[in-house]
Amino acid sequence: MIEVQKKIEKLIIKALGELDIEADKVHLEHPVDLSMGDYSTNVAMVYAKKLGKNPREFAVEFAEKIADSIQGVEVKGLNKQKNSGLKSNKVEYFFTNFFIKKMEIAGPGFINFYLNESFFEENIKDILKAGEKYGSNENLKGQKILIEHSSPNLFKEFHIGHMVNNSIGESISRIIKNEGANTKVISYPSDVGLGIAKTVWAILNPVTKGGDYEKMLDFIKNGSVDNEIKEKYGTDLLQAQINILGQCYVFGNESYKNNENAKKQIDEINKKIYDKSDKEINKIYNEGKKLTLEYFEKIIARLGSKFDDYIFESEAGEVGKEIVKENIGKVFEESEGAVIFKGENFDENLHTRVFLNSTGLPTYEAKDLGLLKLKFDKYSPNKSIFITDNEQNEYMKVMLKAAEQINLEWTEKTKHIGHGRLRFPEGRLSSREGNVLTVVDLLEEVKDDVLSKMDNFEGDKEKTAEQISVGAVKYTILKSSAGKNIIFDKEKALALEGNSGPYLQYTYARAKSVIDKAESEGIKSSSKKTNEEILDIEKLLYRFPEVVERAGEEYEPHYIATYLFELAQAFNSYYGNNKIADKSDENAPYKVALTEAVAQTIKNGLWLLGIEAPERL
RNA sequence: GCUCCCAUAGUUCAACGGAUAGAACAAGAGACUUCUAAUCUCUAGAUCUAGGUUCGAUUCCUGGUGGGAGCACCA
Repeated sequence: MIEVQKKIEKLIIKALGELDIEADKVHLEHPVDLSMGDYSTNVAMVYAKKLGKNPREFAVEFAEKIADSIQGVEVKGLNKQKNSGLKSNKVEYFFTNFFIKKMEIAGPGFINFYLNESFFEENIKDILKAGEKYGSNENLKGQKILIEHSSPNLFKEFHIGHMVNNSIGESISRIIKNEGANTKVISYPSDVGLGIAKTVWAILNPVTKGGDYEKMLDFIKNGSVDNEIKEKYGTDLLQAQINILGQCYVFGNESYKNNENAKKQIDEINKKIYDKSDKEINKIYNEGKKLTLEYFEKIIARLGSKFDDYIFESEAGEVGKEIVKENIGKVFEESEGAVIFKGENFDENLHTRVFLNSTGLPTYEAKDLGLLKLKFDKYSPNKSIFITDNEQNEYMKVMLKAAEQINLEWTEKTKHIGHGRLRFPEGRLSSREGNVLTVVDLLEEVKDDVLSKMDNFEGDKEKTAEQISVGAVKYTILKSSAGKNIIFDKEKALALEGNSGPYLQYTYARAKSVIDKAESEGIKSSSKKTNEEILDIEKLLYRFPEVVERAGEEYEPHYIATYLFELAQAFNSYYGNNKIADKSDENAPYKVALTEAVAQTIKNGLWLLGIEAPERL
């Protein structure tokens, strides 16, 4: 594909040279509208002005130069035919025995190139040969890339905001891996801080006495589960315990706001969690941490992610605190008992932030500095990427500006990606009030919907329903550009029809089913093209690697989502209007090969999005 | 108040400075004894506003309006 592009570029540059225009790069693009050819260039319009000519007229003149130079190429049997449509406002050149089949001048002065059938034939062959590797590249070969995402707040539930982070983070990780990089994917769990102190306080001061509630808290306090409780909840025990911790957080949070005494105790607990001085608190804390981390891993696994390592906030805090202390007077200054960084002194758009609070504890900003250092000390990556929601964009700029003063390497190699947030039509998603939609609740709800459509399904219904539900939610997140907020209407956004994850999965399963049919009919797939017509499917298939590349350059998985949907639409339309596995059709072998190529491409694309492709649904 | 982000059909989203601004949902009309109808085919509808740069602007720049986020000891 790249070769073809290079060849066209060369033709254009040569023709420009004949007009005494020096150019080493020309703009070549795929027209969005598939009927306008495979490659298109705007050079005629760009240079027309410099020559003081009418763009359209110059395009005609310029195309003639290209056509002449093609004629000059030593190709056996090459034949040029010019066709000026008097009515259509189009000038066309046809070539035979050349990799370009047709060249035309269209619109305000575009020159469009249509590729020869053999190109498409080769492409199908390449896709089937590459298999799972189709779409991969070596752009980042030899690079060690560290990616951090999905950092949970331990002791709290995993709400759908985290799902956005996870979906984008997982997809970007896969895209980077697909570029040949040696990736390390880590998470940065928040295991210290006021939120956790609030929860721990509520465990020590339960809102209600007795019942399951207290028995489950017992588990956290003593590390052993009451047998009765164990039996009652079975495999849902962990979930039930997490729910209780969630309630504890809400109660602790309320108390912190409304009860002076509780506030004092919670602040005290917060300090003790940092300095590990209280045995009872340590015990509760350690159990809670273990429990919530286990829960986090379980959900993450359900979503198809796995982390190579963790760096905990508590570790980063200690390191960060030292960094800040060492740089007081140089980077940081003391003010009102706290240690601050005056961002505005370095960049007028930045502001002041506190790095160590007046009790000497590291704030989020100091912890992030520590995290940076730990990342580079532990992994020495060529590049370190971390993904958070965009509420932190401004904050990150200040933190990174401070980091830049300390170690330039950290910031030069660090890239922060801020993604949009999920918003309900009514307003923001709240995590403070406790009535948030958790990932598990959402998935279960979607799954019920999915299962209701699977009455006639044969096979592992549960597993497939899970794959579809996760795919539906992930696709909703990934189909739009990552930086912008997403208005999340549960009913509409999670539709299983139209531009959705299940649509792609369905298309894949359908293609597989056609392939099965062909096999049982004894049709052997062949990439030998038997007719001249070029289908939209073919025009789309070869663009996949370029789309993947662009998604990687811009850290934008949605390009892949959009592409897959277009490809699936093209295939479904073809499927609806043509019989593919028809023994009596001489074109059947090629049609089957085409179907195989579509299936493979969709599967590879879905993998890059972190979505599974069930063989049947 | 200051800083940053955003504004496209009724709704949710696309569109590497290009061609007739694409989809999906919702609405209406059709298509399953056939390779999976979670599908396909057809029908209507949009670039917040005022300028500027450009052969060409949804895209870049400036002002305005509207929304979101951040701005000292939360994460």
